[in-house]
Amino acid sequence: MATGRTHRPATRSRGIPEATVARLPLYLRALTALSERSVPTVSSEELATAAGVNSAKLRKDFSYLGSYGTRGVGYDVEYLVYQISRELGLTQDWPVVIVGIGNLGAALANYGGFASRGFRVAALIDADPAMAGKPVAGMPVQHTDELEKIINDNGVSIGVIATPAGAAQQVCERLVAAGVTSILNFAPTVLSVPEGVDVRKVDLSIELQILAFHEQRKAGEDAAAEAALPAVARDDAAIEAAADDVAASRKGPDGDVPAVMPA
Amino acid sequence: MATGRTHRPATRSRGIPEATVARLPLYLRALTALSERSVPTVSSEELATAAGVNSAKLRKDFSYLGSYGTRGVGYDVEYLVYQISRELGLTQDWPVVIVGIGNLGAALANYGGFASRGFRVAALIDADPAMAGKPVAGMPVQHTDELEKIINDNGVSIGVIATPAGAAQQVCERLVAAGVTSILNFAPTVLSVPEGVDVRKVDLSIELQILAFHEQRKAGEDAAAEAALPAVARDDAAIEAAADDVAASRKGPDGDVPAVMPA
DNA sequence: CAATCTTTGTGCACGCGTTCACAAAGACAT
DNA sequence: ATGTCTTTGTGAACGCGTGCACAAAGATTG
Repeated sequence: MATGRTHRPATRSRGIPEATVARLPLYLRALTALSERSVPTVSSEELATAAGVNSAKLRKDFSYLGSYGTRGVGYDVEYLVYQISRELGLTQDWPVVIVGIGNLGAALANYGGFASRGFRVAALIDADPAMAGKPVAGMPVQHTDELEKIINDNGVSIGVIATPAGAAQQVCERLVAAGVTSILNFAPTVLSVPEGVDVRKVDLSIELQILAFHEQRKAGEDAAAEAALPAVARDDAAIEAAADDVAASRKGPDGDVPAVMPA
Repeated sequence: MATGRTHRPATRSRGIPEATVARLPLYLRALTALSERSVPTVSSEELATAAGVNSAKLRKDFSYLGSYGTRGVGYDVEYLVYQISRELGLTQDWPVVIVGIGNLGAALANYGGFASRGFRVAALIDADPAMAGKPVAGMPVQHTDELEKIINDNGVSIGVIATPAGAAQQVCERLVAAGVTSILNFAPTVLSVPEGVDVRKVDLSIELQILAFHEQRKAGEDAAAEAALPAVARDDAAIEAAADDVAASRKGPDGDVPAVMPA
């Protein structure tokens, strides 16, 4: 059943470590900002703080791309912007389709960050016939029936899935069958794809849960500091609520809800 | 200027490795699905494939929580759901505010995955006075002026930022000053926060860029396989477009656009 | 009760990623 | 041309995360 690698299995994709690839867009963003302010050069130190990373890490990252810096001076902003763009493949145009035009899909369609970096929304696709033809972000929504044709006609290789969890795997299979080899998945499901297809996952619920874990830990430390006293945690109630027989009741009435209704 | 740790610096937060914490929600989701199907027990193998991970990894992850399995049988689904929920802090109620009610903010407000896991949207906040009072996801949007009061009255410790990049840092500071200690940031900016505040970042543009990198790599390999022939890449044009003097032209007219307009 | 079989829990080794610290390289001043 | 000063690029050490492989634990059967 080959669950197909999600989030890259740490395979070094041609010399450049995966961790570095994940940071390149960050550097690129910081560099673009500098470029707009017409800053000619930056030191690794400055750029690192702008990108929120360690300067040694940044230098090592850049060293994988080649020696683009000048010792004693720093990096040429424009040149570096170009090199990173090229390395990331942003010098070419990437047509993208978004499947599932609910609230989230619409938000993505309107997202300016796509167009600004070589990504072009080639089509918006939804399974709901009532959506067909309706304009979203200045573009008519097309029905799922057209999916294969759209992919083919536009040479789309990147697909974004913003459907409910239940539909995701099926949509995924159709995308892959039609020629898509990279998928950005917003549906809260594990997609299983054949070898050679890349899947990246964005899961809002998971991010929040991770935050909750750390939040709880912080609260626990505070509580430990205050020793054991059942004081009112804050203004309102419910902190450290009834926590012992929740086991049975917990069973989400609507399990893992869609990534926003697509109508 | 302490850029405050983003994405956890691999500090082992009380025995449980960060990598494990990040997977717990995944397991929880798979377990919840099993629970709904009234499956009483699962083996590490089954659960692992359902969650899309290696079974050894899963067992090791669980071993950090304690010995909750039974050798020769597997794990009790209900019990494990409870233990993981408790570990993640989901047995308590987490009030959350969403700041920036544009397309994305609205999508998040409508997202069912929040409510289903102990998260409760306490308020929707936007800087646009025209938005004030307008109902989104059955809840009136409130003006930014109320931010501090809302945070305090509801004991909010988790905030979601879905504003344009330009407003994010300022909103972040107000949230933190009001008592928020965990932030989920959708704006394409590096937030700088004081020690003790956790920030997790979700960046659509970055995810796409990472996909583009791998996509390009795949295309490169294919091209290499076909040797050097300038054949028509696919049906349509533009693949491997003019790629050499883009350096100068690249300089995004609208740089790093907001994470969807908030009105 | 003993034997067998299944599945957990973990010791161990390996590899990736991060960070330190410094030598090499070049700019700049004299 | 020489020396000084800044900043890069990287060798080396360390730590975390992953996966193998197996012993221990318990269930189950005869």
